[in-house]
Amino acid sequence: MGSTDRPDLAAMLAPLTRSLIAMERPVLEAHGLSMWGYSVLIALSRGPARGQGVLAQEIGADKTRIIAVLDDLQKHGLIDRTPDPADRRARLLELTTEGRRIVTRTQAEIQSREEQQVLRHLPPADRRGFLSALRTLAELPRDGIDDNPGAD
Amino acid sequence: MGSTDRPDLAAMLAPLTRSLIAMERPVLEAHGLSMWGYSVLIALSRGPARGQGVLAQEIGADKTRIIAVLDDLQKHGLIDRTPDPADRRARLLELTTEGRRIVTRTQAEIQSREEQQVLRHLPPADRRGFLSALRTLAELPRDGIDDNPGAD
DNA sequence: TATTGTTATACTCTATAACTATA
DNA sequence: TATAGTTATAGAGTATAACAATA
Repeated sequence: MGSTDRPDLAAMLAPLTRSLIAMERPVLEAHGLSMWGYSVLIALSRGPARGQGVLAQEIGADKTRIIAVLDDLQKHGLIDRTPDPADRRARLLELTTEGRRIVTRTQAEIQSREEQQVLRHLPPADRRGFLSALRTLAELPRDGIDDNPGAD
Repeated sequence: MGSTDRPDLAAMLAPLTRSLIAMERPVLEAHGLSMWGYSVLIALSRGPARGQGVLAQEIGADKTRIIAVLDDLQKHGLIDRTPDPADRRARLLELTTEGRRIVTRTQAEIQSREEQQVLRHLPPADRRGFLSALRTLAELPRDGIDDNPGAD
């Protein structure tokens, strides 16, 4: 149980993730996007959000952290931010046509690079298995990982 | 190529990695280790390092960043830091017996948690495939990912 | 009174550059 | 002059807490 013949998951994932993010950066910059901005656009590409807090939580950010991001995205015409008629404290957030275009193109470019520079190194069979397993793990509720059911 | 029907790698890996790290934290704290301290011990468990710069590069850190970490590890008797006789500017770094004990136990505990809380959610077949693929990707030279061979 | 969004402040982490000693 | 290690400073990123508007 827990033999030391393989590196820890985090020890492998952290550097890999850093490299992936470094790989994304030039693509994002080419489209005038920050990492959080891209994250927001991706979330909104799956549908509008009612409330900034909801959106923030969805992408694992703090409510205060995304405000400047939203300001910027709105200023560049990539998102619409309108007061919710039902609750005028909240803002309805959705992509503009331009925003949808940008996020679609950016994501295609990023995934293309990922496939050509990273996934290429996996045999096709392993590749699909890896992506499938990764999706499973990525969709785990964070509670299930962060909590310590068998802590002590 | 680059169809948008799957999330980006980094988008899946980043939150997962954060959760993993959050999971590690209490284990590390229980052994009085920081994340970088643990990283150093893991690296040294694969053999002594001749020079702090070498060690830093090996774990993806800056030379200046690990100094305080090494100070702390040495203070707690987990590593030996002796001037290299061949080049007295450099320091020879290696685990003490106590250091080896700590890192072994800590890693066993961490991997046990990873398996019970994360890998558990993968069918055994997928699990081995995932770990194998992850090792492959983690061992890729960062140059191969960070660089942009087909940049434009 | 509670909640959404906002702003301002403080704290952590990281990177950059200057300094000491050996080569 | 160049390099290993160290130290000090500044910068980016993040979290915490107070504030205004609406419910």
